[in-house]
Amino acid sequence: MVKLKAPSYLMLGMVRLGARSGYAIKKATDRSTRGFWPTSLAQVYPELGRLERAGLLRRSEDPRGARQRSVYEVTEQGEAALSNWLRSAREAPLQLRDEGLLKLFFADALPREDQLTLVRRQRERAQQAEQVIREEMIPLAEAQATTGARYPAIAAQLGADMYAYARRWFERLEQELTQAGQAYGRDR
Amino acid sequence: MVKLKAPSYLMLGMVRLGARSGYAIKKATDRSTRGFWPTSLAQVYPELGRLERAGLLRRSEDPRGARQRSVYEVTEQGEAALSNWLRSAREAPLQLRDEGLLKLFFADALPREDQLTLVRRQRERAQQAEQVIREEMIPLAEAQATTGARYPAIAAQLGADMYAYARRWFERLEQELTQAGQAYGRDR
DNA sequence: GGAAGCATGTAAAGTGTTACATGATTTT
DNA sequence: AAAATCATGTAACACTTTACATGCTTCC
Repeated sequence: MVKLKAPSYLMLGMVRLGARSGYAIKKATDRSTRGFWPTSLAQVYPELGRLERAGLLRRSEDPRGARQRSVYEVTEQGEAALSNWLRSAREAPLQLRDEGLLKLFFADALPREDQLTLVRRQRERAQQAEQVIREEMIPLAEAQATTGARYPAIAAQLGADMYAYARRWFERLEQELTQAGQAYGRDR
Repeated sequence: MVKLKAPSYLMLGMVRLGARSGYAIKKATDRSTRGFWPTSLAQVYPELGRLERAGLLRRSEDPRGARQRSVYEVTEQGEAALSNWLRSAREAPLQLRDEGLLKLFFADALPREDQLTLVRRQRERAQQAEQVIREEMIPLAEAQATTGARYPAIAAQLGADMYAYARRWFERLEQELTQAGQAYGRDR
């Protein structure tokens, strides 16, 4: 019995959504789950092998000309495993690392002017992240929605909305810093 | 010249805020930056050594009875390094891994009833995360604000507000799923 | 007297990314 | 003809966590 973790289910789920080769899976994650679960080719190929040996994926050769190509489909066992995972209440704790937030946390060490610059930069980052999701991910996810998979678009929308909220939050903080001006900062 | 990364500045910043021993730094991060930059003791001690050798921290022995204890303070060089980092526009890209969102992304594989359960669980997780920040982190951060460090409280507030927003977002999705009921799901 | 907390550190294991290595096919 | 994309895989490296190891001090 192999031990399955989130990346295993990511492969299973992606194959199920129609990304049949390792290369296609990597491309699909770059266009969809990258923001909350990135992956690299060096993870994809060994994991596909493991899942095949475990009987959760079935492999077949489907060359394109002289170029070899392995395509996968989810077996009944694989479907069951994915289903059980989706239904289970156990989840690895969310992990987040954001150097920008860390800087914000320590911003008291800066004079007020530089604090403002820092906050503005964080606002811009949130704005850009939102834009990438809206321009690159949502259109693709909505196209997918017409073929029956609604949740990729829902997840993308959640991401865009979260970044939009963060952007507004930083805007508000920017205003407060500008107005309350002289009251704060190292050089008050 | 040593290479400094975000964890280095975390140590520097924490010592600056008054966490003078390795143990105290670890405790402080658990109570403040854990949500956006966690750390472990196995990182803290070697990094403190590096920073001392690089001249950014000054170490002194301050035993408590027979128990040894090294306490640190930030040197002028350390202050400058922290300042430069805070002012620099380069940040490591935000990294996020959330198994819950990954499940949401693949939720089309479930019957509608189980989709609802999944969404409800994510709502509860967001709710709990918000509660932990409000109960455990904000009070401490606000106490700190009275001693001049305002940003720890700002960062904590941002975290709480983000989770509150996510909670409301999941609530809305729950309602939509309940109402639009029979239209969606594997078993439509 | 025992449990919880203070205090420091190392070793092993796990997880993941980047770089290397190779080559075919399609698009410009 | 060159560039981009498709396609597969491995090796080396980086970063982090968990477990191990030890022992003092304070609170109940």
